[in-house]
Amino acid sequence: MLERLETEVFLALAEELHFGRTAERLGLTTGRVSQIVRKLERQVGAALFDRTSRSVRLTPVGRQLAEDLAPVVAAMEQALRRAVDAGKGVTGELRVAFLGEWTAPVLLRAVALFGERHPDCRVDVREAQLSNSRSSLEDGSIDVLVASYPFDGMALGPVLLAERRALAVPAGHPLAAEASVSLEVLADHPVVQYPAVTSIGFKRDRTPDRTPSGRPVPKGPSGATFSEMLSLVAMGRGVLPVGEHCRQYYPRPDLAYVPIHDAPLIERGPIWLPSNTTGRVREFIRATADVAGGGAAVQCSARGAGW
Amino acid sequence: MLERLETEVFLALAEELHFGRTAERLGLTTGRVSQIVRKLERQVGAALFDRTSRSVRLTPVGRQLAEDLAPVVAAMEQALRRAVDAGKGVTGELRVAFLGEWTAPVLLRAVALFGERHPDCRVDVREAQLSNSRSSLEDGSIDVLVASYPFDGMALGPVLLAERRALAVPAGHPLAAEASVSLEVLADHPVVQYPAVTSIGFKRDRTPDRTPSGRPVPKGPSGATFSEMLSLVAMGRGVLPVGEHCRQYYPRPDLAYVPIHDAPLIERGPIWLPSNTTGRVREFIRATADVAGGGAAVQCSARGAGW
DNA sequence: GGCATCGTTCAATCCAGCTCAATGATCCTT
DNA sequence: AAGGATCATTGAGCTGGATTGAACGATGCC
Repeated sequence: MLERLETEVFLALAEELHFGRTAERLGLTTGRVSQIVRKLERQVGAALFDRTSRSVRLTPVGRQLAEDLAPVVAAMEQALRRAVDAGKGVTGELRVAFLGEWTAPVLLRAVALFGERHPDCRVDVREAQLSNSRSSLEDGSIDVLVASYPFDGMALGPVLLAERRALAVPAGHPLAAEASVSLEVLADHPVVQYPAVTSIGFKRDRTPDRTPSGRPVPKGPSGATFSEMLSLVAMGRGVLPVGEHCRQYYPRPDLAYVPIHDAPLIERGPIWLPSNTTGRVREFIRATADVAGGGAAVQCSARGAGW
Repeated sequence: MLERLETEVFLALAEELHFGRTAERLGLTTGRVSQIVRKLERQVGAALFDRTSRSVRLTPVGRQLAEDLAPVVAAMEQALRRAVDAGKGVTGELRVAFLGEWTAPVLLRAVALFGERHPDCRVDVREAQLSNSRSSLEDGSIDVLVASYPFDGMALGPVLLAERRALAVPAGHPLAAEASVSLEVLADHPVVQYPAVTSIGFKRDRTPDRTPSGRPVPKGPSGATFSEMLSLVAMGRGVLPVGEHCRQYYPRPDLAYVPIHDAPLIERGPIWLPSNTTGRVREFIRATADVAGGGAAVQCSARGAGW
């Protein structure tokens, strides 16, 4: 391998055929250029330039090397440019997705703002499924997902949506009549469980093991999908803490949603693979922060988001 | 452009996926590897590796860059290898030529020795013409020429042949009866001139402007070829200092060759373009030196031969 | 929870990269 | 033929970045 400066000096001199201009072009002194060329020639074992104090010409060996090296350097620069573009540039295509159609509006506002700022970057919006959301982020088929925290191992952007929690109970359940309940009631009823595929952090957040006071929460049956879990609730097999949006988006006659007054909000925001923190992604996260109302504190995960 | 070390570290790490092994492989410390990768990532603007203290993986951007960069590096190494091979290696083909068939035997002995030493380097032997010998060397169609010194601007190898000089005079000329003559007689007779295309040094050597004592030498007519020049002598238009080999190779009844007893020898040896001092050429020059009898002092021109 | 492995960080060290000025070679001018 | 101008080379000396080594911190295993 050649040193960067060696190849640059060699190719520049092969073009200019003049030490002074070459030195100026590269911000060096002629002495340095001379040294570098000599070192290269020593390494190659033959003269690359045929030079006197009045003329500089390529030798056959030098000409061959210049011809061989020029496309190589061009290819290297293109490879680097491609990487820098993926890293810093905001072009190409950005794929964003939402999880649950009620999160779409805020996402679409961010998309609109991003699109204004970066007209030459296509944005593809799609809806993700809970089952494939993680793998889609990991394999790069989507760049950013708007979903609820936590999302283990992913970088988290600023909060876009926050909602209160409610407890889903069967329609005839004693708690259904309450105006609101405390998280403590979880200790008194089995809680329907999320499927094993869900991340441990998410599962703990939605269906904690213990109440705030420390009492253990009895585990109920687990469902494969959210609808199935709600059906388990309706069947009286347990209760389930959910977001209040369910009242609007899952209005079932056999279910009642009772507000929980002492639970932290469920927060949703952009989520992405830390190793996929490219320029596009950074810019989109910025757009989401701005549509969330500039004042919103940008809460990022420690890993990979600190650009 | 990337620094050599940056690309090497990056590609090595992309292969090894392990900082320790990468560092060892490149003779660095892990700290340095970490720094270099970080600098590269800063330059690219995105993470290239997804790493914890227990695992190192390529990010999508990193994988792309590695794929793009690997062939580039391979091509650069091949280009350099090609140049080094031309410079130091002794392979491919070497084209040598002689000027005057009577120089061929010593050349062929050198070719034989060279062929023994470097069986995988083809050697092409041909006869050169005085008119195209210089251009053939300059355009690379022959690498080494065995001819007489001096040869302006060319590198000179060790002397392979040395011969005394003789003065070519018409058959009936007063000097034809002498056993030998001095260079001083040149002041007394017009001297046939070499054509203008001949190098100035060569011309001075064969047909000096002044005798050793400083007397001017009258210029006779010039011929286009050596045969023509001899004919001018035969016609009585002048005399001409030549090599003694002419007696054998140009035996004309209308000419006499009288030894010159106070002229330096005419020396012949390998001649090549300084800028074409490749490994092949160097090795061939060494072979000529060896067949000339190892003791022969290697007399090289100052320019380009000092490898 | 302790241990081993491994990547990161930081301060200290040192050498290579670089500059500057003198030198020498070449060509042009008069 | 001498002088001058241009330009590549050379060598000494300096500076800044490359490199090291150790301490640190994170991670996964037993």
